[in-house]
Order: sequence, then C-alpha cells, then structure tokens
Amino acid sequence: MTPTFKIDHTNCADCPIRHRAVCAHCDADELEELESIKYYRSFEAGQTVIWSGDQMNFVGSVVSGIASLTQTMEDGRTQMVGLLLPSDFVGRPGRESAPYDVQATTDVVMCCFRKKPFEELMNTTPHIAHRLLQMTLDELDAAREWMLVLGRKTAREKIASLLSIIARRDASINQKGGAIVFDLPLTREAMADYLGLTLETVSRQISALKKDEVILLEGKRHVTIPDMGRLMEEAGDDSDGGFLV
Amino acid sequence: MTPTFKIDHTNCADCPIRHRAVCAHCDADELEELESIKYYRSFEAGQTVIWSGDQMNFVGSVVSGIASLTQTMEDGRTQMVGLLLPSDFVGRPGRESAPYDVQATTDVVMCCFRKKPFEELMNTTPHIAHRLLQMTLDELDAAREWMLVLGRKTAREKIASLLSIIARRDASINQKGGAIVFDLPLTREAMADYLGLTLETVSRQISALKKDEVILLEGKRHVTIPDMGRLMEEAGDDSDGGFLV
DNA sequence: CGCTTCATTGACGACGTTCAAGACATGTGG
DNA sequence: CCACATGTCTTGAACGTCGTCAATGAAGCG
Repeated sequence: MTPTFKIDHTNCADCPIRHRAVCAHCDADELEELESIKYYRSFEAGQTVIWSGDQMNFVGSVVSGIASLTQTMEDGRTQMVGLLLPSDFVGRPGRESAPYDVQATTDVVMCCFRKKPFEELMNTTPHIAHRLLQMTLDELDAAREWMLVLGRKTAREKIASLLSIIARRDASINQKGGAIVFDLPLTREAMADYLGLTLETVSRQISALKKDEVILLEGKRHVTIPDMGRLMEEAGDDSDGGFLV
Repeated sequence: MTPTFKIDHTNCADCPIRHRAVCAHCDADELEELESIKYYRSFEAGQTVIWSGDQMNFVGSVVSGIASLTQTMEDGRTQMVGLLLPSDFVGRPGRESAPYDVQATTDVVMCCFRKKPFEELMNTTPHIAHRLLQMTLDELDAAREWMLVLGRKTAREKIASLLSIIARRDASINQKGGAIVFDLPLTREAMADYLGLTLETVSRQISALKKDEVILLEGKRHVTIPDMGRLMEEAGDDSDGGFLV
C-alpha cells in the first residue's frame, strides 16, 4: 500500500530508471523533448494495462512494479511470454494494435509517451532508436533462454530457473554470509502461467525444494536462498558461470 | 544438390532477398558501401555455422536454405530457439561471442558482413539500424508466439503448429483447389528439438495426423495439406484469422 | 550386399495434470 | 466476537500424455 516510488515529479533527471530505460542515452535536449510528450499512469495489482487486440496509442516504460505479457488460447490456456520489470519497454513503435495482454502483477507505475510523437522522435534522435534496438535484442535473448526452460526443463528445474531469475535481479538484500532474500512478486498461478505448468505442480515443487533445503520459506512468498550455486545446479544451469563472488 | 541460387554474383540489385533483408531500405549509395564489406559463404546441410561461445567476427543474412539456432544443456538436452529462413539476420552488432549454435539445416548460402565495418555503417546509415530494429521486433514476436506453443500446446497441436508455419511461408505451390504442398525441410529429430518433444512422439503424431487425413504424406518429407483451416484448428489457433481466401 | 541414417511402431513407466478436499489468512456482516 | 465468505495455497489419489527403451522398416550409398 505504501508507494515505493513517488510519481509527483516531472523531472527525468530524478527518475529511478533514467540510466536503464529507453531514454538511457539521451542528452539534456532530448530529455526535454521526451518530457513534453510523457505522462504517468498507475495501475493496481491485477489490473489490465492493455488488452490484446486493443488500439495502442501510447508506448512507455515500467517505472516501478512488475507487469506481465500474456497470451491466451480460446479454451483459456494462458502462457506468460514476458515479465516486465522496471525500465522495460512496453509497446512497439509502428504497430497499431497490441499483440498481448499486459497486466499489472504488482502495483505498477508507467511512464507513457504518446505514440505518434514518440515515433517521430525516434526518427530524429538516433540515441533513442539505438537504445531501443539494444533493449529489444536483450529481450529476444531472454525470450530464447526461456524457450529452453519451457521446452526442455522438468518442473523442478523450471521452478529453480524462475527463482534464479528473480534472485538475480533482486539480489539487493544479502544476509548472513551471502544468502539471498526476497519476496515472490508472483502468485502460484502466475508462476504456473510463466512456466507452462499447473499451479498445483508449482506448489508441489516449491514444497519439494523447501524440504530439500534448496530454499527456505516464511509464509508463502518470503524466500531465502542459502546457496545460490546450489539453486543454479537445480535449475540445470552451468553453476560455473563464475560471476557470483 | 542442384544449387537453388547461384552465388557468383556480386550485385545486390540481383539478390533474391534484396527487399526483405537488413539491407531492404538501403539506397544505391548505401548498397555500394555494403557491397564493399560483404562476402558469401556456403554451408552444407548439417554443418555448424557458428559454435556457441565462439568469437563472432561477422554478421550476415541467410540468402538461401534454412539454418537453426539451438541451445544445449550440459546433459545433452537441446532446444531449437529459432529457425532462420532466407532474409533472416544472423549475429548481433556490438556483441563479442555467439550465444547459440547456428547450424545449417539444409544447404545454406549466407551473405556475410565483417562485423566492425558493419557496426560503423549502422551508426552512419539509419536505414540499416531502422530495418534491423523492425526485424528484431518481428523475431521477438515470433519467439513469444513459440513460447505459447512450447508451454501450453499438446504434442498434436505442436506438430500442427509447426506444419502451419512452414506451410504459411512455403505457400508457393497451391494445387487442386487450394491444397498446399511442400517438402519438410527438417528431420524428425530437428522437429522434436524445435517443439520440445522426442523424435518418437513427433513420428507418432505425424502418423496420427496422416491417419486422420489432416495431412497427406508421400515418402517421409513430402506433405500435402488438403484443408488449411482444418490444420489451423488442430494447431489450436483461431482459424478465423481470415487472411486465407 | 552390408552399412548408415532416418523413420515407424510397440510396450511400459514416469512425470505432470486433473479432480477433489482441506488449510490458512483476510475481510465482511450480524 | 463469531460466523461466514473469499482468495491463495497445499496435499492426496487417480489418470493420461509423453518419454524411454527396444525392435523393425525403408532409403541411400559405398
């Protein structure tokens, strides 16, 4: 309920995602142009930001919170195809309608740009286009990495993979000799939709990882990872990535 | 064995992928610059174009044939994460080493650009950067569509989805009242790696679709699709896409 | 002709789904 | 304050899809 980010500023210089978002490479002049076409919108957890098929009249960045991209089949099966974290970009310049549902998984604040002006700005400021290309290539890599998870990993490995990803980005709080602590931002159902599983299987595998002490649980969402290397082994990843410690 | 495309030309104007590749929007001057840094390479079916982790000193376009991007886990499980058709782009400007194995699925001809000069060219010619952004966004959409296939579809639906995709792009030969005919460019194993299945399951489901007359088979690779709408229903897609006839 | 590669088919079992019941926490109204 | 409803999560039992292991078939090539 307490907002993690105050949205009453209008100054890009103070923005928490200033250095990672689509505007990262912009200089002062360019920022000023962006400021003139930007506005903020807030969404509550569970709210739909954009419906698949709807007209898109803005693009934008996630400032705080987590949103998800999901695809749904006619019979109701749904697959999450992307997790949008702060600084991630939403929308596609040059496209009319949204290809996926965008939903606020937690409370979300977005920095929106009216689409038309943004598209024009992209043509005149290579900094923005270049940054967007970088970010899109990164997302493509992430999507492909996820294809391996969906196509080839077991339920247990899938859970471990998801936990690694969240731990990696949330590696803010390290306690007691390198243990990593965080709160799961997703319900079991959302995790299931991301992993291509049922929520029952998610629950069972989390219980199993807890029983084997790969993770510790307090309540349903508060996770402690005592040994990150162990978790990555469980995820089926090369734990010799060697960039932790 | 008979080459489908003669590679003894050096003239971009005659290039079969001229209007769809990364060079699509280039004007005569820009093409000339590209010509000066390009060269052709041929690969036989089965050959590896680039090993994951290798230094990339070129980027390029698939001119003819089909290549695949695959990821492999330590225990040998492999997942195909992309299918590269003619005009698709290989490599990433600004990255040192390849993240995936690139393999020639059929005989392949590639139009390669030395990486350094290409990167410089990207900075000076917005046409190229812009086209690359478009293509990357399209690939991202394709990857996300595939995530739905991998995460939520049954084996039968997966096969039908793959056949639809191939049929869609290969919809060259329409015989006898709209039936679509093509040759599968993939082995059963490659299909399995793309679909996150075993080759046995692929074989069984193809036999089942044949028995149910969703497809007709001559030999192992020659496929006839009598009713595209029927196939798309089997794929679990909205057959009311409405762009066929 | 035998060898290799690619594909098909069968029998069996494991893993994940489905269906169902119940636990736990939070919120609402009597 | 308790009764009751609701949403989230856990756990159990039965089932089914797909993977594993194995045998066989078909086609191409030395």
